[in-house]
Amino acid sequence: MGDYNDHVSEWELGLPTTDELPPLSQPLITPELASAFSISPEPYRTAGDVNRASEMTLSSLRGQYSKLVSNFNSIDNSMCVEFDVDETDRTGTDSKKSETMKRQRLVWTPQLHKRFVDVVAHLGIKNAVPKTIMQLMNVEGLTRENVASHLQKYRLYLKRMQGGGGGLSSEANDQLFDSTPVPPSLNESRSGSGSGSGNVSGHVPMHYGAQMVPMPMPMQMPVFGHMSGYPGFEYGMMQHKDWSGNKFDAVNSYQRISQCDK
DNA sequence: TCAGGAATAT
DNA sequence: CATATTCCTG
Repeated sequence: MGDYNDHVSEWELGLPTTDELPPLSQPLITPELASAFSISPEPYRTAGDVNRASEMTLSSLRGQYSKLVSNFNSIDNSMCVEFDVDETDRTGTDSKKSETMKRQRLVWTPQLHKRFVDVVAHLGIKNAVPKTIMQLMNVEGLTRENVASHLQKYRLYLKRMQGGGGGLSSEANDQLFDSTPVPPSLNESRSGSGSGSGNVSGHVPMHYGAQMVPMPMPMQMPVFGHMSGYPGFEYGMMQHKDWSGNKFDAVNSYQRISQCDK
């Protein structure tokens, strides 16, 4: 374990130095070129973002969920987080926000929530804890606290669905539904080169135990008398036009849901 | 010390 | 209501 650092410095020997590389804030291709080929620009990243990303990468590398991470990454990527518009500040032009910077109120868009639910479904109840969820969601700018808060609400929602005073409490089976408990001992066994691993079949092993409903989703639920079924999580039928079958147009379709950060 | 989770606060 | 923040616990 201790030799990680040794290896790291070893790798670093062959790498270009920081001043040999173009700054991350600069696009690698000209805007003209980009538009000519319909390439959407990469979202800007601050030094902090980069650091966070590399930390996550490192922690992923040293085991635990290497597999899951790669699965999710390959499915769809480059998600951004959307914040409430406000904040007159902007603290400095760039670089170090000297921390103490106030995080803005995160908005859980249907896309974000979708990711969230997917991840939670993949980890068992056991493993669905804020930190892990956050890492697997792999959303830029998302904090553990964000996830924790959302998770709390989500669990509340789930509870109301099952036991809650609702109508159909056909439970009885709580068989700790869990699909992929994160390979107990699948640690630093990164088989060398293969970054794409065996993940051939695109099927995401999502199983929800019995009547474990992930979310109300669009489906029409018995609407008697008054509208809406469960208050709280009406995602899925929200305003948003997109998110039906996108995510494969790669270059073109990925639209910035927001300005990640500036 | 960190992280999870319920209780609060905004 | 939706999110954030605090507080307690392991």
